[in-house]
Amino acid sequence: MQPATTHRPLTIGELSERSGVAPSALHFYERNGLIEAERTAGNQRRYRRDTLRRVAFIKTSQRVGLPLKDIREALDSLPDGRTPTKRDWARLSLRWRKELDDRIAALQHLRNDLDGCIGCGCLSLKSCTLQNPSDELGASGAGAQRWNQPT
Amino acid sequence: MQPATTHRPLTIGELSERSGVAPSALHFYERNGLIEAERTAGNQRRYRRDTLRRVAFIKTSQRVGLPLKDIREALDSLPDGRTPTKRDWARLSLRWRKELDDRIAALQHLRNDLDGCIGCGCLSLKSCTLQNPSDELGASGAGAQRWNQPT
DNA sequence: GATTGACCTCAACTTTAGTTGAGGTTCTAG
DNA sequence: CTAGAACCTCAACTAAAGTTGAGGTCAATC
Repeated sequence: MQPATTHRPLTIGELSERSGVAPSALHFYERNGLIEAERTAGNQRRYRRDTLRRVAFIKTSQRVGLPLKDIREALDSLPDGRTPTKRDWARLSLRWRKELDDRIAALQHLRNDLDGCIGCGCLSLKSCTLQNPSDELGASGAGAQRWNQPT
Repeated sequence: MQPATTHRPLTIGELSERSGVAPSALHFYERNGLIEAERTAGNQRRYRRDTLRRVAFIKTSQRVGLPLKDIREALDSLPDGRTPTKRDWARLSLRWRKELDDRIAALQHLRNDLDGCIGCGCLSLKSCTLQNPSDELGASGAGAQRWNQPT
């Protein structure tokens, strides 16, 4: 058996320190339904240990480029009663993977187009693919399709 | 020789239509020193035709993920008196190229890490590389936090 | 020569992701 | 038991990148 301290819930200071997220941001996440906490008799927050993982998910999702609104939706799909399992987290991570792939592909397309344009310095609104995406890169969901037919 | 209309300066409505940028955004860019305009006797804006290219540069820079502040700096490095040449634009475009490369590399790195994590669903703050970037990506400096496209 | 659409300025509002500060309470170590 | 660190709430502020609206002017057409 591990020492009791290992199972003790986390104070906001501890969670902040261990996650690298400022207390003010944790408050903010709570206000926005991304995390939650129990309270002590004296009204201080006490976080379940798996909140650490939840915060980790939030941070990494942000690095992928997702807005908090989307992250919350993903977190909402976690089981309500029980502590999420590895499988639960893995399922959510797969979403990231798709996002990442799309985002990388989009930037690579942009780079291809750019390579064609650097030589000419054109930036012509009429002819340059860079100026005529004709496809919403940022439509968040529609991945990179074929918005770079070379002209 | 082309018809005279080709050389006529652009009204804000025309610039907006041809660039796909709202008039309110053009006002905003002007307030922030990204573009400028002559005025008619009646105080209406008239844009030199190469402003179209300037706006194109702004839009594309945003797609690459650069904040307006940086874009302005880049534009400030354009020759002051004369209309920029293709070479001028090409020089600026090279900056994008570097930005893009960095951004793509960072996301690919993240994806690699993610692939290692999806199997385990770990997201462990201690062991998972995803939570311990320790590389430049996590540090606020180089990377704009917002990689989202303007919609 | 009037109408109508395009344009002008200025101020206030929007969204996202938080931070900062004031004023007050709780927890813990000595 | 008490000092001080850590915590609480609430409101206001920040920054980026604009949008919206009010109230007024300009310009091109009938």
